[in-house]
Amino acid sequence: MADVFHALSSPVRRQILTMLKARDMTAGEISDQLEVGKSTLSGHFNVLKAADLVTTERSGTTITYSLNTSVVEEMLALVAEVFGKDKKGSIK
Amino acid sequence: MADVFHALSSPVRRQILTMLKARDMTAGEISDQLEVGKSTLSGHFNVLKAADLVTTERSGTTITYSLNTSVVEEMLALVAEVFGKDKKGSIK
DNA sequence: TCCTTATTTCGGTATTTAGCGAAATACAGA
DNA sequence: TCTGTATTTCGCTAAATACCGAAATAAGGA
Repeated sequence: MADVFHALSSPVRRQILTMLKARDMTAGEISDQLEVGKSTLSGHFNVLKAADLVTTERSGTTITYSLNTSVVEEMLALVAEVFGKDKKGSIK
Repeated sequence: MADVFHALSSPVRRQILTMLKARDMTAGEISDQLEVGKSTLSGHFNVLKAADLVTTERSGTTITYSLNTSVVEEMLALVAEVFGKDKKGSIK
């Protein structure tokens, strides 16, 4: 399915992917670094999961998110290269 | 700017890009092949132009749209390759 | 200038999305 | 079983988006 584009169209979601590029993180850890409510974030996670961009693993009460493939990184890199924008750490 | 993703997130807009991949087309020609009003289509054109994915050239009363770079094709191909989906002609 | 064709802009409605806080669910440990 | 922590689901509102038809704009030709 091609809602990969939709998933990538949100700055918040791209930020999440960028964070996960560095290391796997729990929902709580991600939440700590973003200025958005946890319930809102949960919605973003659903979109990313629907697009198959991330995987989850529950360990006790925490859920750890990981990039599903390195492809995400490649895509972001390709687009960055091609279209200029997006300085290193931050996205949009 | 990274609203390239936003531009690509619409099936209609991806369809337009696919059509332009084959050849340059006027707004009217594109309109003839899509089940969407001309005014609606005009809005999509604006999004594509804002994302710098297409260029326009006016010739008399008609306006011809072209893909801005072959990069669009590459991006679509990459994503198609990576994420399975999208049979040849049609873009869902 | 007037008429016709091509395209866009405008005003409107309906659907989708993002966001919130509160309540619900899922676990683990005492 | 009860409690605490982590995360999601559930209404809800506000903003963005898609869509339409009608009116406006742009250009060429009679």
